[in-house]
Amino acid sequence: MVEGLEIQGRRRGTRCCESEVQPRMSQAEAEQLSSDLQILGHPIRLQILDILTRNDGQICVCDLEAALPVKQPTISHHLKLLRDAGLIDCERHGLWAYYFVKRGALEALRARVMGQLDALRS
Amino acid sequence: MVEGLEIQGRRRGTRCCESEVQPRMSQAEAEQLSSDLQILGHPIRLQILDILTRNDGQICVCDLEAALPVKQPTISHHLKLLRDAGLIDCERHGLWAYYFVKRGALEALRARVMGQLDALRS
DNA sequence: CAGGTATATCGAAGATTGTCAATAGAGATT
DNA sequence: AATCTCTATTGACAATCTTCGATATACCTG
Repeated sequence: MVEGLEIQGRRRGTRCCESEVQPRMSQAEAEQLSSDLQILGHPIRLQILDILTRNDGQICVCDLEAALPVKQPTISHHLKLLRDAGLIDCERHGLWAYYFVKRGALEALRARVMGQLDALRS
Repeated sequence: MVEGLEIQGRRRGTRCCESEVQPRMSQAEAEQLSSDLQILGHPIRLQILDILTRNDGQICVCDLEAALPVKQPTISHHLKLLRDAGLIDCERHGLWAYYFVKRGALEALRARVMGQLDALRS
């Protein structure tokens, strides 16, 4: 499947791999991208983002609790992670906390992810 | 910041959240997407993919070991994860294992991720 | 103020992930 | 065959993540 493999027999006696390969993606870039991917990389967080996106500003924690298969402290935990990541925020009215997506931040994350994944192609 | 919040005062005495909110993204979809995101969500794996993408079929494990800040068993571990995910494969020639990206699979994953993230917008 | 409800936080337990030293296995060289 | 090199695997350990019961906090209602 891999054609053009001329390098099969390397010089004997030499250590292999003198080719000085370097990643084009720096460690810092890789860590940023990986952190972007990780905040999205959980089904509950994805579903929270999904629900919030489609119910702008009208979702409270108990709505999420009713819609998702985990208990309230777990919901609050994931909400906190998303809030710390800057992707969502909330407004309290009385007893309720109404959560909403910060569209700009989510859009920016999307753009970063897509850009980097695109750069991974060529 | 959130305008149009007419729902502030819910009927007293009622349990909150009768709204029957449902995620549009099913649990299965969320798990698939999250698994796609997780396989990419590690800096070493991202850098491996980066290096492999840009050095088609000519990269052996010791090249990676020289380029990345982790030891050989860790490289092999991440290579196995990527291989199990179907994103890469290798061909052995003598002592060396030459790794390469399975472009179609990586492209498919990219497409899935982008499609789902796009669906998360509206 | 007393009692009730919604949400956040704490703390513990379990699961998963990441790392590496040691070792095994496979193929090359002498 | 003995030995060397490259890669994979094993096993152990540490770190991180996920979950939830218990509890704290804040606010509303009567």
